[in-house]
Amino acid sequence: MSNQWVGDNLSDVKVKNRSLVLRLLKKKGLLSRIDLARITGLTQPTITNIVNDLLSVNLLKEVGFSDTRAGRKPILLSMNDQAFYIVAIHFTRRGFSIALTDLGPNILFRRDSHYSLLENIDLALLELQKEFIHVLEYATQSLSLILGIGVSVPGPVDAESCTILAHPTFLRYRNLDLRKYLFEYDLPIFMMNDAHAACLHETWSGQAREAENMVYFMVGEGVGTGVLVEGKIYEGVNRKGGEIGHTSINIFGPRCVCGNYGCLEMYCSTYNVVEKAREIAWFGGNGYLRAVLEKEGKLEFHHLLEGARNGDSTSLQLLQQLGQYIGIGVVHLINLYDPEMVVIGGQAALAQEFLENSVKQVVEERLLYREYVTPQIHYSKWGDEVTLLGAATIVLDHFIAGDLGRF
Amino acid sequence: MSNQWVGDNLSDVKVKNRSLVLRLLKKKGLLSRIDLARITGLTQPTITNIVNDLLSVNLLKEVGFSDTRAGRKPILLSMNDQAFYIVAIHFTRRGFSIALTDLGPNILFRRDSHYSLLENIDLALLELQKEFIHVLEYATQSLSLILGIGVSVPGPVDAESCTILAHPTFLRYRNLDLRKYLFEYDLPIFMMNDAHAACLHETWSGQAREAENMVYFMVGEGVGTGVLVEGKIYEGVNRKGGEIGHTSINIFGPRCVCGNYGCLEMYCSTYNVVEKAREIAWFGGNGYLRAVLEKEGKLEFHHLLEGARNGDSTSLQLLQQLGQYIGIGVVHLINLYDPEMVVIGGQAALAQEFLENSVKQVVEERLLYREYVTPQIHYSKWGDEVTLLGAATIVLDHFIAGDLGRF
DNA sequence: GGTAAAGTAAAATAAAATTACTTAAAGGAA
DNA sequence: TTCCTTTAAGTAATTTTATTTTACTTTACC
Repeated sequence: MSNQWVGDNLSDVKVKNRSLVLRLLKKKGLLSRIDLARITGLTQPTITNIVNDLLSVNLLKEVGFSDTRAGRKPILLSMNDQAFYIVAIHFTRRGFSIALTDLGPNILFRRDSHYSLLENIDLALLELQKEFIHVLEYATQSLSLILGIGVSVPGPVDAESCTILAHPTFLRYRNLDLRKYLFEYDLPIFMMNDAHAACLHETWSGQAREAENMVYFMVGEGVGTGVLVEGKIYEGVNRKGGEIGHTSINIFGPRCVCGNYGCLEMYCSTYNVVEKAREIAWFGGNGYLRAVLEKEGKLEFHHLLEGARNGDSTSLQLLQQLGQYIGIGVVHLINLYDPEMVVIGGQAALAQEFLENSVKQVVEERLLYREYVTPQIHYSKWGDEVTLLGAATIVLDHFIAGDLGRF
Repeated sequence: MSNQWVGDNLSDVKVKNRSLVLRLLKKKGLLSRIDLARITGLTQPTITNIVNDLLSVNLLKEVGFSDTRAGRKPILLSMNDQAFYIVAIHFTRRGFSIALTDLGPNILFRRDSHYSLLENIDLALLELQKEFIHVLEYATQSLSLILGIGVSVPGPVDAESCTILAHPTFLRYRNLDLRKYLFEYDLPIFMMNDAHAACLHETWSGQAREAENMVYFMVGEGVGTGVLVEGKIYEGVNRKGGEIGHTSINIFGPRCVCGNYGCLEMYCSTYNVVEKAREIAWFGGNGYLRAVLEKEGKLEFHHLLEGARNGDSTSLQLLQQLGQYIGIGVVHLINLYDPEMVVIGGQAALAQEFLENSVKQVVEERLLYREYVTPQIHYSKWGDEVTLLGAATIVLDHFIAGDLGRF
């Protein structure tokens, strides 16, 4: 949290304008100097100066010309994604991934591990340290070009102390300080809850590129949200906001592990539909799901997807019901945050074709201000990689904001 | 919504720094030049310049000296609340108020009307126009010092077109353009939902002065919230956010007028407790409430308060139950927004002594991240005037931000 | 060659920072 | 009490720096 009482000076203006130009080029792609001048309201000479500076540090490149009716053709500029590198780390409930990315972010090199092979979190983190070294070795030619380490975690973090406060897979552990394992080269570490990180990635590289105010609704085994307010992720004072999964939608319902009753997450998660599917498979006779369970010895979310694709009505119904609960979540999010758009992500987004109608219907019937506007509802096109890319995007976001002092 | 793609220049810096100094002096009260320099990180000469400029337009005043151990005594500065005036208008469910205020904001002159005297909204607005002229006549010596008109409404507004989109008392009416009635002197008009306006006032002049991130939970006949994010009210893209009153806390409950089921507002409002009280009074035998109902011919929220003060256990129980529902709302707000503090306002705040324990207990039991931090819960000390003062504060906020081009 | 548009060089402008100074008060010594 | 030293606030003049203004060059279509 930057201090709100600090005044501006001229170099702040410089950094902000450079940041603005970079942000524009990253978000909108190819633009000429004159485009930049027109969009920003800055004068052409100023833009020329800024562009020259950024070209000289290799952050921009000139890539051909634009077609115009008459006059000199504008030189198109684009951000040079290869100018710097980022280390991205993503913890899931089952393992972690670590990668080297460029500013795309595109993954250049990646290593994955699974906790199942490991006895406890200490071993997992030692493993992480090893893989981190591998990544650094891969990048050995360009270590000074690594901007920092971005980490996304499915749980609460303390970004200031680089600490994972709690992790759903290692419930007994508290306050894991990552600096102990990632101290090489003194790279800055940025951490975020994975839903927030995925949201950030969706706004830089996904369907929400145009949005300055949006809500990302991640529905997987758990539920999480990321909220973008005026182009910035709103995490809350202690970075523990956006927990719509633990608001009651049924105060007379069963108690949730969090202490609250009938939390949204208890109804609206892939964990919940899969549990229901298992129940039906066991007790519900001879359907498709029973067959899967008997053949595979287990039942997972992708089986429901396959079932729905093969016309199994139980699978379809379960996904539609999930859609209704997602719809309720979406209604709440819109009533609360009034965003430009909602992006639904996580495993549930893979089932878009089966649940989008249910979502839409619930929203159309229950949204408070539906007579004025209903925000668009998009489904993330990013698969599992979104949280790893999100981790990289945390660093990208700081870089482009000028926080890393690189321009 | 200001355009996020516009670049900064030097005069922006000037306005921002002047704005910062004014904001500091308004929020923190008395400060010396050296204090300002230290807090803002600006140099002493820069602060001197800014202060001189603001003194010369009469926006600041020097008010005595500060006590220090040694050396020259710092001259204490303070904002001059009498430098400009504001017209504040507040619509309630039952009438409207219009006032002239200074920058305190303190009410200098006030007129009130009740819809009950009027047949429809057109007549009410003609009445408003008349009262507006009265206010202008009162301010006739200093018309050029009026910064603008702030309007707070218990319902959705379109601030850009100065339109009340809907009003709970005039349900048939839509899209009331206030410019038709307030065109004299071409004063700028700023509108907001009343909960947001009250929140703003609480952050400028109430218990949330120190907070940059807070949630104001207004519980009256309806429920509304105002959310402050990094010192700015977050209203959402269409200024229709913060509607926690219309999130379901019981999706299997009865349908709400909004289309949703079991909305928080159906449980957590003074309207709801009073209804319950009426039911008990009618059907529940011979208690205190029955006596009130028979004697007064009606039963209102203040009767419950009086009942509780006089030791009536039914009144007390009802208020405690309201406290539990408020607690649920507070849990949701904290889980969602992770604020520094929650301020509870509206009629319910008057019952603080009877419901605060219930609120606290629910929060302590159900909050997701209670093991890390629990934000403080405050109760508004402002009475009914908060929304009228809030209306003035909308203009004050724009003024201090430098939006009105007055410095 | 005329014209339209992109892009740049040099001077002007405006804001804050730096430097060196003045003003003011507290506290101790004569 | 008076004078002197120390501490700190506040300011004037100058410098620095980022943008703007103005005038110019470059480029390409017609």
